[in-house]
Amino acid sequence: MISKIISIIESRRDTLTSSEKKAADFVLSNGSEILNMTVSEFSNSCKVSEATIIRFVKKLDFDSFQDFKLSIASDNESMKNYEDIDTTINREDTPQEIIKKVELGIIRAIESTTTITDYSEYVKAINYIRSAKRIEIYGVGSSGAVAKVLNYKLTRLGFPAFAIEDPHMQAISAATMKTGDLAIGISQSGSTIDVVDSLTIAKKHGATTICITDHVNSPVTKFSNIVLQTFSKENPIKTSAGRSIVAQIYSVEILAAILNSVEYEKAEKAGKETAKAVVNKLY
Amino acid sequence: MISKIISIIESRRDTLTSSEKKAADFVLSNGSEILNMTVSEFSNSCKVSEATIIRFVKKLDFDSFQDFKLSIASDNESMKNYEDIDTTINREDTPQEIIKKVELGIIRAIESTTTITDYSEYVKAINYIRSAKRIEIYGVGSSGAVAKVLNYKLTRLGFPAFAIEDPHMQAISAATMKTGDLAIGISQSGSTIDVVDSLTIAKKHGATTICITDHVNSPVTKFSNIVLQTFSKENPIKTSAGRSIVAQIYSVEILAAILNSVEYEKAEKAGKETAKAVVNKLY
DNA sequence: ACAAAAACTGAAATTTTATTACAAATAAGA
DNA sequence: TCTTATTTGTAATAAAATTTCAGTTTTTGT
Repeated sequence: MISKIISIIESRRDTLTSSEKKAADFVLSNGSEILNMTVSEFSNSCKVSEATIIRFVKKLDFDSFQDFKLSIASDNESMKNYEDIDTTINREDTPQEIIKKVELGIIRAIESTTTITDYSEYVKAINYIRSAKRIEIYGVGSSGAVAKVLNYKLTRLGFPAFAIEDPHMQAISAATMKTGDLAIGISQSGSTIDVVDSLTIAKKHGATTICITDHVNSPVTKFSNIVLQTFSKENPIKTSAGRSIVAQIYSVEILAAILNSVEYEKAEKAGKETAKAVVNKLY
Repeated sequence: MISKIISIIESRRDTLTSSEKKAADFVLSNGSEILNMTVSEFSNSCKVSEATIIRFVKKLDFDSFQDFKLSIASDNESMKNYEDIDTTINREDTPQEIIKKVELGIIRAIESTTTITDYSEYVKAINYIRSAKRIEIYGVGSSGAVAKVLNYKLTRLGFPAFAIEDPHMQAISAATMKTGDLAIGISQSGSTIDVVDSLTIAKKHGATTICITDHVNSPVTKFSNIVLQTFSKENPIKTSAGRSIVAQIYSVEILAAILNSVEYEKAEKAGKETAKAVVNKLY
């Protein structure tokens, strides 16, 4: 089981100032020792001011320093084994070890995403999807694949969604959006120029905008009415974005599941019809 | 459920004075609600003085009221018992419940896939990928998205892979394959006509074939030299293929991770070059 | 039954701890 | 380079926990 506080810190890391990061690092390396510390002891240990500590815990969305400590206490036990298992893949790992590490990495990404998930943002997103006249989904690279998955799911649920991977087509299509339309941008980094630009254009033309991203403080969030944050942490497999793809698909899956629940009749009907449509495409 | 604190109170019950017992009873019946109370709120709730509360917690051997609260908090950890939870999503589920069920469903799919994973098939697959002159990946529908992810990953690792989603292009391209080439078919059901046909054509022309599928006894496995099986179970969200997509991506991720390990220099080099290539596509 | 001692209790004072206000310092733009 | 915004720590303030102490109740021995 993952420690809640670690994923919260990881997910907010880029919103922290440099002295707040000192506090964050102290938490990550000293964990539960904070439980028997006061604000000023904590601040002395990190060589920052007391005010910084307070600002730090407030930035992580805790009501108070006590609240912060209670949260650490409640996942105290889990914290220990979190540090034990390293999912970094080394050259000398056997295939079995690699598979175990990939598995653990993915599970952690999922659990961390749950931890940082803001239910209300999903509920808001769902309402926009339900009422949208037209839904466009923008993504390039690996996020393009996620865009397609969302496209697939929304279509099977009976919603008028289209994924666009070509940046030119994104921009062109975004320019034709109107009030009541919905643009969904998917970008792991949140800094993909094409997706940010397309979303900006869509918003300028009156569309509501949603983004699915790891980085809550990235350019893409500035032009998004709703931010669905997935888990972000440096990836041990540097050349691939594995974990975050799974987290993004998880996010898509959540949207589909809630939609399926709140639009049950519609989804049921669309599901049957779309299933019938592909039945002769199977052996 | 708080448990530790309950047994402490029970064991000390007869040492408590009558007003301390009021405090004890409040703890027993209101449990973790105390977590967001101050000493004086707690004392008001029990109709005793603040001093009594302090004496009460000290009598239970806690260093301080905060210490007492931290103990309740760590006790309070709602031990989520995975096995017991049914992931079937019902109409009346709240968004929070839905998210939890989706999460659990995905984690189970991942864990189950690990269980049925045949390491040696992956090792064989890796060797074919390493030596292939040309790699084509076939998938339609949601498996098309998975095909794109595999395409993305292999390319970033420096392997000549191309995903083809259009069934006509798949067939045409498959017909041009030669010995030493590799065709990878992705089909959740294993019965997708287009993918099965494309793989058959590729094999007939001398290519080695790999499939990623949930169903080990499906048509697609008959024309595959290697079968990478992912988890299959009836999906609670009937209209979407959520779980199996994640399992398939997991499978793709395993391939990428092992490849990254066995072809370290090549992957490192390709990773750097491809990262450089996209750097000016980010803000 | 009745003192006297012991134990208990709560209001208020004190101490400790957390939070805020503000001004200095640093960084970022124009 | 100057201006503006952000970050940061110090000091003041607020809040919360703890202790003190005087008054009250209970217990115990006669």
